Amino acid sequence: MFDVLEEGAVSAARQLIGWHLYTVDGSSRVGGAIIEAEAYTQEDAASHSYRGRTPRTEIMFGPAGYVYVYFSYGMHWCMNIVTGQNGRGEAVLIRAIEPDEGIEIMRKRRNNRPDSELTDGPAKVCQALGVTGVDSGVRLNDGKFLLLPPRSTYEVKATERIGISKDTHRLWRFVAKRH
DNA sequence: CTATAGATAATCT
DNA sequence: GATTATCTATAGG
Repeated sequence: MFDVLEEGAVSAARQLIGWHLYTVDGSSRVGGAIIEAEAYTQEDAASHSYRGRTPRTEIMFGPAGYVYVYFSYGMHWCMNIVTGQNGRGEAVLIRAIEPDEGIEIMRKRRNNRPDSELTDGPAKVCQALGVTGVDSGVRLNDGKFLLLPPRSTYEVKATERIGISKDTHRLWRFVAKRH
C-alpha cells in the first residue's frame, strides 16, 4: 500500500517530506505537510530498536505503515511511521509539519501559541494532532491517521539528527528547504 | 536573537 | 540509578 515506506527508513524519511499527515477529528482533518523527518534503524545506536525487541519497540519490528508512539522526557509524546520490511526494526520520526487543515483545533490543543509554533517539533506535532500512546500500533489510512501524497514538489536537505548523543554523524534528518 | 536550566517518568542497566 | 529521538520560561545581548 505504501511503497514509499517499504524500501527502508532512510529512503522513506527523505521521500516523506511533502506528504500530508492528518489525524481525523470528527468531520475535520488536523495536520499538514511533513517538512522534517528523521530515520532510525536497528543498526543505529541512537534508535530505540538498537538493543532488539522490547515491549515498547515491538511495533518498530512489525510491517511498514503503522504508527509507533513513545513517551519522552516524562512529558511528551512523539510519533513515528514504521518503515522497511517486517522484522527490520525501523521507523521515521515525524519532527515537523506545515499545518494546512484544522488549524483552529491545533491552536486550541497548543494553548493558543503562535501559529509558527504549532507543529515545529516532534512533541508539538503530537500535541497538535492529538496523538498519544494509545495510538501506538495503529495502522495508517485505517481510521484515525491519513497519509496522503504530496501536492507539490519539495527540495529536501539532509543534515545531522537532533537531540541524540550516539551515531550523530549519520545525515538522516531531512528537512524541506526554505527559500 | 541565542543560551540554558528545570520539569518529569518510562525504560533499561 | 542513569539516561532520555523534548519543550518552555527566563535571562541576557
